[in-house]
Amino acid sequence: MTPSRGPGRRPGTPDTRGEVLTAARTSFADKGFERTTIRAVAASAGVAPAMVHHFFGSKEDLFLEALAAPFDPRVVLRPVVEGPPDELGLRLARTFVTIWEDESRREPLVALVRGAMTSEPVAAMLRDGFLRIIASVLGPAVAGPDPLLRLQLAISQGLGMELFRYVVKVEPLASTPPEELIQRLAPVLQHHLRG
Amino acid sequence: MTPSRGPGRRPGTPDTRGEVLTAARTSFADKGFERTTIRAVAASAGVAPAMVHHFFGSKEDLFLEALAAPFDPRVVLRPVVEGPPDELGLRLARTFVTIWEDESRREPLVALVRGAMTSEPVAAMLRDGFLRIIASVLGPAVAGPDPLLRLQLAISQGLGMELFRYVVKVEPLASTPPEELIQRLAPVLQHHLRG
DNA sequence: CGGCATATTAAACACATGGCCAATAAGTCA
DNA sequence: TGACTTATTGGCCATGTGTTTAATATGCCG
Repeated sequence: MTPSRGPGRRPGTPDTRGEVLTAARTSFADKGFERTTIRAVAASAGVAPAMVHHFFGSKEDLFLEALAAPFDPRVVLRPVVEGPPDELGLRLARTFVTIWEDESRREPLVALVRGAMTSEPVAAMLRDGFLRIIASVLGPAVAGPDPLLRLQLAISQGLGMELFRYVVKVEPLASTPPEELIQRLAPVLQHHLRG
Repeated sequence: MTPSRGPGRRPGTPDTRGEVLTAARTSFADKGFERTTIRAVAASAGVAPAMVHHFFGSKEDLFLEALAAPFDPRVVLRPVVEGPPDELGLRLARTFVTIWEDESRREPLVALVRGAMTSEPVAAMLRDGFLRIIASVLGPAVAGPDPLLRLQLAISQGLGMELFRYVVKVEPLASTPPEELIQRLAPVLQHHLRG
């Protein structure tokens, strides 16, 4: 077992804060907000629970920081908007799926979307933060009336798919290669956004 | 305040078990599994917390019973399968949205889908129970290769939309009339299932 | 009526949780 | 070196949780 050091600062300059954050990110993505305990996060990072409160104020603050910036939608979505409108769905599908295939970005995303299902504050984050920004960037590229509604339907398709894939883990969806998902998603997104 | 009766059986023949179940269903749909407390359910039903364990064994048993049978997919989906294949998407969209508009059936559905995001056992219920049955009924009506994948994509679109609508509550989706949702959903489902 | 099963309660139990505090060790800088 | 800041710990607290137990009141059946 670990020799269980007593109190006092550790020798060297370990990035304890970062390790706590990483452990938290994994746990939040894995078990959701409620079932993630500060004790478990601390244990997984190999430190005392009080460290979490030392570096971050509360569990909610930890959560916010763990979710912060899986990517900047404004940057990622720019190339999606700039391009031939009749391939908007394809570009969005490809960008979307690619991001979700990157594990380091998937974890905060799973944590965010899953958290939104459980906690109203997190739902508000998704609704008034993330979706709002996405709408402002992608909105102008949407054709026809009710652009917001169209956008939300498109995104709900994408998120629903990823939820099924990575949270519910239903087969064969969970094992389908990304490229095929892109091909299946593209026409649907295209129809929602410009049909 | 209520006169706070002491212990002992109540006069009359009140359906306490049913009231507890109803309260539980609402709370599970409203706050999810973790944030639903037995005490709150009991209070909402106007009885002592111990009643919950008297009638149902544990919190998990309560949850399972609260989720049981919002409807029988085999019955509901039969008319969807029987009909012109080029309107399969429309019939499925209409049936799907209609069920979700009925509050008494929506509650257990929200609880189920939301629970699947948090708890693996519930995810298994959704995956190996619900989706399995749906696949067995709807499967034969799907055209082309990978019928299961097609079905899962279609359902993920539907559930994603309802999650956005009733859990995240994002506008304007949350306030869009059902009939419009049906019209927007229909072609997408049709494409997934028979495109 | 008498006796048993059932409903119902208050109280308590064991435990986990988030948060906080005081003490201690290590680094930093004059 | 010495003063000060920062990291790190064990231990504590108040709270809330699911669950159990013993006691009590009501209904039901012979």
